[in-house]
Amino acid sequence: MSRYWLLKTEPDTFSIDDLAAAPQKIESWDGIRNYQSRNFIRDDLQVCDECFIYHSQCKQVGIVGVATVVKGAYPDPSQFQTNSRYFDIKASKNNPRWFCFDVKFKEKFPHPVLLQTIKQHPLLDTMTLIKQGRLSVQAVKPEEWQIIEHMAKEPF
DNA sequence: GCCAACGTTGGC
DNA sequence: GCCAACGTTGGC
Repeated sequence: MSRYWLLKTEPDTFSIDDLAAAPQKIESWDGIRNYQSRNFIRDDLQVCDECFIYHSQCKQVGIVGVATVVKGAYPDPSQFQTNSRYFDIKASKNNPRWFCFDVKFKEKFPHPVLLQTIKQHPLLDTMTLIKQGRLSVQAVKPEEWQIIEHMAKEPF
């Protein structure tokens, strides 16, 4: 059974439109440098899992669409690149510290499900997104997923 | 751009 | 292994 995730991104750096415009609509989700997120990627995330794409640090903060995992965890190449902002001197090829994965664009919602709307929903205010601010890859419960997908397709 | 929250680092 | 200092995230 596939799982559900939420992936944060800053649209000024990489937005859902960038993902939709990528070759084959596939992009490597790299640069995750948080141990809890790393463990999710390495241990739990699998091909065919579905991911909400969340835009942070922008005018319209919220969930903007869906991507599908097309390749599971593999060592994040940027940890070995000395010129990368994600370079990690303590990582080695034999013992990689950070992992990435590949996602494919699935859909962009007709309108985003805004953070403020999520906060107001009695069944969503316990989401990891609300409870634990600083987690760039996080699990979404099936019931939370259903509610948000439904909200994304309702008219205002 | 401010600043609160919280994850990470490192001295002891 | 505690915990203060530090750095980063991310909403506003």
